[in-house]
Amino acid sequence: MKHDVSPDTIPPRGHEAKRASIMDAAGEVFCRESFAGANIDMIAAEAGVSRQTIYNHHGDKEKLFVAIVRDLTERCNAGIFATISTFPDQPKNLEADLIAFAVRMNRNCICNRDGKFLRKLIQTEGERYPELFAEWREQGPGRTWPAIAARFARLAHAGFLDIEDPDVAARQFLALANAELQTTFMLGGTPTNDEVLQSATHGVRTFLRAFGKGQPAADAQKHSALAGG
Amino acid sequence: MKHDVSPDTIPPRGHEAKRASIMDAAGEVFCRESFAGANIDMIAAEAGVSRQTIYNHHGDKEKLFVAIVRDLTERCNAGIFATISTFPDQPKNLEADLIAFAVRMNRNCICNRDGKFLRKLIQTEGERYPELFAEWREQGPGRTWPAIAARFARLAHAGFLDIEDPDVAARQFLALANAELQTTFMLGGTPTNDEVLQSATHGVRTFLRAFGKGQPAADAQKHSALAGG
DNA sequence: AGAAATTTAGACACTCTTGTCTAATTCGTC
DNA sequence: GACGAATTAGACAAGAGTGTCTAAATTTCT
Repeated sequence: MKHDVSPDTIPPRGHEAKRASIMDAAGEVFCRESFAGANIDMIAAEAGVSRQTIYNHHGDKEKLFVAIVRDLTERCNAGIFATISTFPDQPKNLEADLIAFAVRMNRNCICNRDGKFLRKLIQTEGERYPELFAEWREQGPGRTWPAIAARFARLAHAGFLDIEDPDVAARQFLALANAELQTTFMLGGTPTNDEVLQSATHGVRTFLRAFGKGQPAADAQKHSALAGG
Repeated sequence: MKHDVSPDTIPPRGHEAKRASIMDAAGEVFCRESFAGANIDMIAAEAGVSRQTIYNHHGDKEKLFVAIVRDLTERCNAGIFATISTFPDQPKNLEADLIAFAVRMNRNCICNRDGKFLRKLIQTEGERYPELFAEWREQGPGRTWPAIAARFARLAHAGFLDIEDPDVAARQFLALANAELQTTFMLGGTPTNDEVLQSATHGVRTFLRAFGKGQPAADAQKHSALAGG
């Protein structure tokens, strides 16, 4: 625990713990109560800190809110890119691998705490903070969707899929994987593992009926072996 | 989209006109500001009515909110069922007819004022009024989805489609038709006609790649002609 | 026109929330 | 143990919003 602590710049450890606790609690409360419905006392109580500490850390309610959204966007993006990196570029069993990928995407990025909170905050307050959520749009969907599309393009190029427009296919893949979870999402619920698996399975099957090829494996794997570097 | 809610300058005349104006304005404001963020004065001003009149009509803020949600649910359901009744049971051009149906669904039920407001209110306040939104769930998706599924089942039975589980297919149809509108919906925007058409076209094409049959038309239309009353 | 009902503006008490301030206390470090 | 920074509880003023009340004005019905 001994880094060279210059007392002005680097705050002590308890400080950071409290900061994190505030972020956690604020996300929870803003998400549950909406910005207007949330109050600082509630957040303070849930974070286990005094109200004044929140003002010390973040200045005011609005700055706190902005910090939360930025934080969530960042963490969600990290999760999405981490998950994208597990995309099955050289699938052994295309259906099974895509289903597993879809499940990972859902569990790690969409159904988890951060994903749920960010989604709710965007839906609830998006219109009130245009520039903040424009930023999310650029950093989030604007970057992740093309990344997924690129993976599908590669899979198509390797002969596993028959796709004309990878961007469209990527969006449809996600839409299909979530098709059966929409109502639950709407009401703020968290689908069970079973529901996620079901939806992903049905979604991927339909996706492959639309974009799959008969027997791509043998030929295609040569291609992808060359292409992948 | 003719809601003649002229603001403060021209107050609506008559008891019923005022009631309607209040409902309109309250939907607008609750949707824009969330329940906690909305205030009665704002609604009164937007409705062109005095604050007291709102209290006379609805008792308190919460009762007003509940009335709004009930009203929106009812109107949306009516719209959805009306649109479902235009489902192409005996399509001339399956792709074109399904695209047109998807566009109607979007424009009349999902992108229109009521659809947008109801969606937003459910997302924003769903967790706070479990019984109210459980009611929506039963009356809304609980009734409309099976109705759409039944139409797809009929279409499959008539030989136009190759569907195992009509319920799954129906949900996937809707998910595909909206696949490219998700981000816009998230931020509370209204997609342009062009975007709706694009998304529907791509969605239906993929849907038909998955569930379509080669050349069902000739044979199938006999079937459906016999089956149809 | 007259009576009944509705609507209106404004004032009002009450509650809740924000953000500040202060003085006491705790925490981490030396 | 001592020092300084961070945290705490509590009080506080200022502002906003709810829901009630009243008396006057307006509309609607007869």
